[in-house]
This record gives sequence, C-alpha cells and structure tokens, in this order.
Amino acid sequence: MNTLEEVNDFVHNGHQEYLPHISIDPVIFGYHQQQLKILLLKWKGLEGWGLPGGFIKRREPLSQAANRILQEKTSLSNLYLQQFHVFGDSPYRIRERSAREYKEKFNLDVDDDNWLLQRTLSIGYFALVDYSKVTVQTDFFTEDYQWWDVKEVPPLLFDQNEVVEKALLTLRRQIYHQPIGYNLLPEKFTLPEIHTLYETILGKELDQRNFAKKLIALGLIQKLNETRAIGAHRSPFLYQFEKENYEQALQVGIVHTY
Amino acid sequence: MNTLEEVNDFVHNGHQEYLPHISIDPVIFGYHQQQLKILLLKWKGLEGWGLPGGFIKRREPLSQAANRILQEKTSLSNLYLQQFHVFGDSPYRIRERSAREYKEKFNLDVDDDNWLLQRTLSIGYFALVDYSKVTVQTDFFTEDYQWWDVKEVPPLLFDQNEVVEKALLTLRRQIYHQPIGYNLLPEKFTLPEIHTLYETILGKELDQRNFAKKLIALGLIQKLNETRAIGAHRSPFLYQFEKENYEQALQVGIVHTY
DNA sequence: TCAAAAGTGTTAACGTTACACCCATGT
DNA sequence: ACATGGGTGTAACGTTAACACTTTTGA
Repeated sequence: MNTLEEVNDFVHNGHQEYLPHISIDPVIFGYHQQQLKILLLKWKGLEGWGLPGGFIKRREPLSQAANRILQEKTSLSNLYLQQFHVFGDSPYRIRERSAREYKEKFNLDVDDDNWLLQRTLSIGYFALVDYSKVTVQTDFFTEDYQWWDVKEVPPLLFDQNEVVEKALLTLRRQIYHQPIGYNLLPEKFTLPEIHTLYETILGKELDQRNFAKKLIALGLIQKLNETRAIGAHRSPFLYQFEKENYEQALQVGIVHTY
Repeated sequence: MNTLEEVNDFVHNGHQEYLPHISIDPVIFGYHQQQLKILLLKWKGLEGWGLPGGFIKRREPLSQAANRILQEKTSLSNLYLQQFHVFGDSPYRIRERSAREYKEKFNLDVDDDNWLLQRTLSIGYFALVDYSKVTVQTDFFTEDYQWWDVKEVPPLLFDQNEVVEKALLTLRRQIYHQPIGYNLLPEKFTLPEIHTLYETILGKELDQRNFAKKLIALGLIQKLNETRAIGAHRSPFLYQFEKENYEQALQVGIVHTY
C-alpha cells in the first residue's frame, strides 16, 4: 500500500474487502544482543509508536489473516504465532474517532461514518521471530520502524501498551508449560544466549548450572562439537534444539519450574 | 426478547445497536452431583444445541458485554468470567449463511445482506457458576435449556464443540496456576466434593490424602466444626475457602502439581 | 454387626536449590 | 600474566508420590 490511489481505495472501500470493527495487533518478539525486543512502527502524522496491525479479509480464516499481516510487514512466513487476548475495554477503543481528527493527522478526506473511524476491537497475537531474518516493509501510513527492548517500550497508540504487557505476561506464563526459543534463536546458539533469554522472559535470575542441567535433562538441547569465537576470552560451545523432544514438549505441555 | 415485535426489531435493526461480525459465546460451567456440567440452549428450528451467545453493544466495553449476556441468560451477576480464545477459522464461520436458510429455520423474513447472516467471529468466554443458583431465561429463539455433563456434550451448532473443548483445556491448564472452586462450589463443601471436582477437571485420579494435605498446606481451605448428613454411612466434615489466601493465589499465580 | 464412606501419617524417591573453583582464550 | 567469561559437580533440602488401616455412621 504505497501509492495514493491504493491508500484512498483502502480508506474508502476497505470495508468491502475487510471486516470492520476488528483488527489484529501482533506483538513481534525478537532476541538480539541479550535483549528481548519488540518491533514497533512509527505511524505517519501520529505522535506515538504502534504495533504493526491489520484487518481480516471477509472470507479469510482468522489465523490466516494473522499470518498474512505478519508476512506483509516482516517478510517472514512459518513463524511461531499465537493469539492471546481480545482487547475491547479501553475507552480509546469505544469512543469513535472523528473525521476531523483523521483529516488532521493523515491529511485524508473521510466521511464521519467511515469504517476506519468506528469502534474497533483488537485481537492480540504474539509472534516469536528470528531477529536476524526480519526485513521490514514500510508503506504510506508508516514512516519508520524500530526494535525496542521490552524494558524500554515507549508510549504507544491507544491501549497498545496494555497489549504488549499482556503479551509478555502470556509468554512468561507459557514458558512454564512449553519450551520457547526455537523461533527466537538462530539454529545454533550458546548456553549463555538461551540462559539470558529465559532470564529476560521470566524477569529473574536463573542459576547457570541448574538451568543447563534442566534443559539437557529434559532432552531439549544438545551440545555440538563446535565453539563460536565471539571476542576476548569467549568461545562458548554451540548447542541446538532436539527437534523431536522439543516438538513433543510443545504439544503435550509440561509443568515445571526453572 | 420475547415478543415478535422485539425479535423483528433485533433482526432488522440490531446492527444499529450491536457490533456486527463479532459475538460472545460463553461456556458456563457448573458442578452438580460430582459432575462438571455446562449449560446449553436448544435453539428453535435448529437441530443442535448451542452456547448462550450474544452480541456486543456499540459503545459497551467488551467485558461488560460478556457479563451482561451472562446475566441475561442466567440471572447471575458477579460470577467468575474469563475470556479464553477467539474463534474465526472454522468454515462455518466464514461462509455467510443464506437468507433462505434463515427463513426456513426461524420463519423470519430477512434480506440477503442482513447483519445476522454475515460472517461472525466468536469470542469464547468461560464462566464458573454455582449450579444451584442459576435460573435460566428462555426467549423467542430458544425453546429449552439443559445442563450437560462435559463428558457427554451433544453435537453443537457451528464449531461450538471446539469452543467447549478449548474452554475445558484452558480450565485444566489454569488449575495448575490458580485455585478453582470458589465459584463452582457452595460456600461450604466437603473434601470428597472438591476432590472429585479437581479430578473431573484434570481428567485423572488424585490421591485422596495428598490432595487434602496440599490444599490445607497452601492455606486455601479450612475445616469447619460441622458435618453434613448426606445419606447412609456418610457425614463428611464441611470445609470453606480461606478467602484471603485464595484471592492472593488467584492474583499472584502459582506453579504446582496436584 | 455389617457395610459403606470418610478420615488420617509415614516413608522413599525424586527434583530443586544452593554453592565456588578451574580452564580456556585473547589481550 | 592477567583478566574475562565459560564450564562443570555435589550435597542438603523440600516436595511429591505411594501406600492401608481405623473410625464413624446408618441400615
């Protein structure tokens, strides 16, 4: 969506192609330099940053819509994607926005009953992606994008800070039942990497030895005969996930602590 | 909604009051005679049973809508109510239904573009209620209601069997993090009652002694100096929840097995 | 007095936690 | 050589899991 023609068509006729009143807002998690990050877009004409959301096509299955929206923004397919909550309580999402406000911000002429101005619920999804493989597409509405450390998320549009909070919370709870990491880390990774990842998600320190013991005891990771030289005094061993056990743990679910 | 006038108004003008394309479908759990049950409605003119769903008013917060719908059907307020998933993948929910089909089933004249015929996503909620306190309201669309053992749920409309399945799964997972029972049991209950409840939700046997020990050790329940005579050779002690610890466990969340 | 249900403790196995020193490498 | 980060084992503790008999009550 880059030409003015396309944008005008979307704004004025989009409701024929998309379902009104419902959007999908993905929280995209990536991991880089020992930090858990999320991908945010800067919307043109608006102050804040926001999630890379989108709408559902009228005959498109919901999960397919979520995948499509993610792919449009990040050029990634086959990522880990999971629905976690519907947001429909915030006053921002109830009071319809005015056409005037829209005109001022986007410089687009819209009627008062335009579909984009009406109340819209948001279905929250979170995605776990390999940071290094993401390439972001910007379009007419977005002027910039940036990865933000989850500890330093800026004020977001509407109630989207709440969306991010809840995504983190869900991730944190889920890690007690299912392994996480396959989608966030490169194929080969070091113990310190996955160790810090888990600490970051859980927001607490985990004993180095016990953590490694646990993952190996569960059969989730295996040591490779390679090391990676990453600077002074540092050449940790590489590990990779044991796909079979990992998949099984994902599906069956487990209950344990770290 | 009982008079023909009200029904016609809802069918033809409901989209002015309610958001189209989104419904709320509550799975209402109750517990009676050692069985976990859900409340289903028989829709007039349709073969199957279904969930007591409803729509969201245009300016109504989502969670308020869910509470209102539940109260309209069960006359209960202040119950435990939780969102768990949005359903939008099933082909039933994508193919728009035809006006002819609607006419045949409900004997109502509607246009092809009537809001009730269009694709509708469903937001799944589950409620935990005190079985003995529910009184069900039927209306024009519903001709009967019935509590069903979760082990014997009949074929439901659309993809609602999937909704029930997912509700149970969510409940089962949640019980590892938060206590459940306060909303399902009467104020005073016996050990065998809560024991069977947990066994039913988890779908597996739990050691009698260990189970009681655990709940008492966690400070969730306390023994009363009363017994209940419930038949031959049976007069178990009554217990009640320790509200403070219970609430705290609900909010903080815990990780444990049973 | 007999049948049915409720109540009650102990022990062994297992998993979790706490804890510190050596080794390899690059500067 | 030294500074930094990575790697590794053991012991105490707490939790879980397995197990059966006694008591009460009503018929």
